[in-house]
Parts: sequence; C-alpha cells; structure tokens
Amino acid sequence: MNVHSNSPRVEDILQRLRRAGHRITPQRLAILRAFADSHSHPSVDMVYAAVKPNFPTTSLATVYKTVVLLKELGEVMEIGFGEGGNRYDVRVPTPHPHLVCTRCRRILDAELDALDHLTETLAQSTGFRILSHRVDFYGICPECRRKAAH
Amino acid sequence: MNVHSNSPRVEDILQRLRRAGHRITPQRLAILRAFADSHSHPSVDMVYAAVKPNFPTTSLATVYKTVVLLKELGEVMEIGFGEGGNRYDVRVPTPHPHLVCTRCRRILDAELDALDHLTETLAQSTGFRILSHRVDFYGICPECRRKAAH
DNA sequence: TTATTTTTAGATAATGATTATTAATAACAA
DNA sequence: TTGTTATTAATAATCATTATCTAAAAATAA
Repeated sequence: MNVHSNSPRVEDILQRLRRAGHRITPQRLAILRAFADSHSHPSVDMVYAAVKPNFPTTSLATVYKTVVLLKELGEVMEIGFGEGGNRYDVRVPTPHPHLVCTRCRRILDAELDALDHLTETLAQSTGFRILSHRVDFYGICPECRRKAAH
Repeated sequence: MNVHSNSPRVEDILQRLRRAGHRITPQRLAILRAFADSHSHPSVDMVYAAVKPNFPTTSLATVYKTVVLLKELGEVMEIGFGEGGNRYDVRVPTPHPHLVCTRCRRILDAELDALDHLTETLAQSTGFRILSHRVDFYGICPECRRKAAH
C-alpha cells in the first residue's frame, strides 16, 4: 500500500496520531482515507461501506472506535442528526454553518462571515458566554431542484 | 378537574385537536398542560415526571404518542439533541434560534432579527431553496456563570 | 531473534431513546 | 345509555451507538 498517496490532511492526522502515541494500523489508515476522500460529511455507515471493499474483515465497531479517537483528538467534528445517524466533518472539524439537503441528504459547508459578529452581539445582549454553535440550513440543493423540475 | 384553568395556548391546541377529530382525554390534557407550563423546552421525561403525580397510571408511551400527534399538527417543535433525548417547544413551534446552557441544560429563546436576511442571502449565493433552519448557540448562562464565580 | 507487554481488531452483547404492538379501556355521537 | 372506535398502558422491538471480551498484532525488552 502506497503510504505517500495520502492527502495533506491525512498526513497531518497521521502525525498527530503518532505524536499522541497511537498506532497507525491499516484499518485506521483506510478509515482516515475514507473520511478525507468523502466530500459530503459522511456517516459511519458510509465510511464503513467505503472501507469494506479494501478491508473485508473490518468491523463496524472499529470504525466507531476510530471515530471516537478522532473526536478526542479534535480531528473530526460530529454533526448530530436524530434520524439515520450522525455525520462527520474531517475537513473542517470546528463549528461552522452547513447547508443540508433534505432530499439527497448531502451536507455542504456554508460561508457566513456575519456569524461571528452576530454571536458577539448575542453574547452581550444575553449575558451568555457563547462557546460553540450549531447553524444548519435545511432545504433542497440546486441539483435536486433541477431534478424535481424534470 | 377545572377545564377553565387552561392557558390560552392550551385552549388553542385543544380546539385544534377537536377540529382534527381527536379526543380530549385526561392524559392528553395533563400532558398539554405540562408542556405549556414548562418555561424551558422540556424533554419527554420532564413532561412525564410532571404528569405522573396527578396521573400515576400514565404511561411513558402515551407521552411519546401525544408528542407525535402534536408534532403532526404543528403545535410542537422538536429540538434534537444526541445525548439525553430531544427537547420540545410548544410556545413557539416554528424554527428560531436558541441559547443552550451546557451546564444546567436550560434552553432559552434568542432574538436574532438578522437571521431572515442572512437566510435570504445564503439562498441566493448557493442556489439552495432554504425551508428551515437549526440555529443554536451553546455556552454558559448568566446564572451558571455567577455560580461558577461563587 | 524471541519473549513479554500493550494496543488494537473483531464479534457480539448491552444500552437507551424512541416506536410499534396489542388487549383493555374510555371518549363521544346517536 | 349504548355502540363504535380512538386511545391507553404495558411491554416488546428497533436502531444507532457503546461496552465487553478474546484473539491477533505491534511495540518493547531481553
């Protein structure tokens, strides 16, 4: 397996894993790559499905355990959804707004420069110390809209 | 039981239930009142705990089924949280921002007039048809901050 | 290298919130 | 008041996630 076919992000995480004293197993490498390759905030099942063909013996539990590990290291952010399980962000593992298509289930990152200022204002007017946020917009993505108009 | 001791909001929902052909049972009335009385977006368990003293035989399943019914009628909005179950809003059952205290678990409504304009801008720049949103800010409420400073 | 120790993987059981099921009960119309 | 039918209560089922436990693999020591 070519170790040098990794994205910079994967290399980055591998270094941090090593630094924290964790082992780089073939399974972890495959899971990491599946996370990094996915462009749409995958679920555990999606990652599992992507790893399975190359590592048929991989257990779902291993994927879950790797997710826990990556969360602890701050390299993956969990986005909780009631139905159908959580989704994950390895590319930008800090809170940021998302656009969620309720038809095809895709999740895209949204640019919202105004958010920081908004948070500041809200903190001042309420007395809350705001530490994090969850900002998601639900709707129909351009592709699904096009399909719907057949 | 005094039927006239209901808040306007409870009366309102009772009317809609009747109009939709649903029966007004003592359990439903008690659950509705528990929802309306709670000022902090209760969980199913909180409602169950509030109903239990007056109706010791009430089942948790009945609370869940009433929640489903009220959701279908649009009289209750579910706010999904991964850990510790969902929370509900009977007072303002349409999407709006919340302030969530991660220490005492309280949930407060937030005023954010800028949100509509923001949504509009985002819809135009991305091509999404935005239908709903989830905007929550997590942090420490003023009371918990005061307590922490002992 | 070989032995020893520790981490990790894999399989599967357990958990916990929610839902589905089903027999018994009660709301409401006639 | 009675009959029809929705609703209740109890409990089993579900499903994503977590915990457990044993075997395999890798790191470390000898």
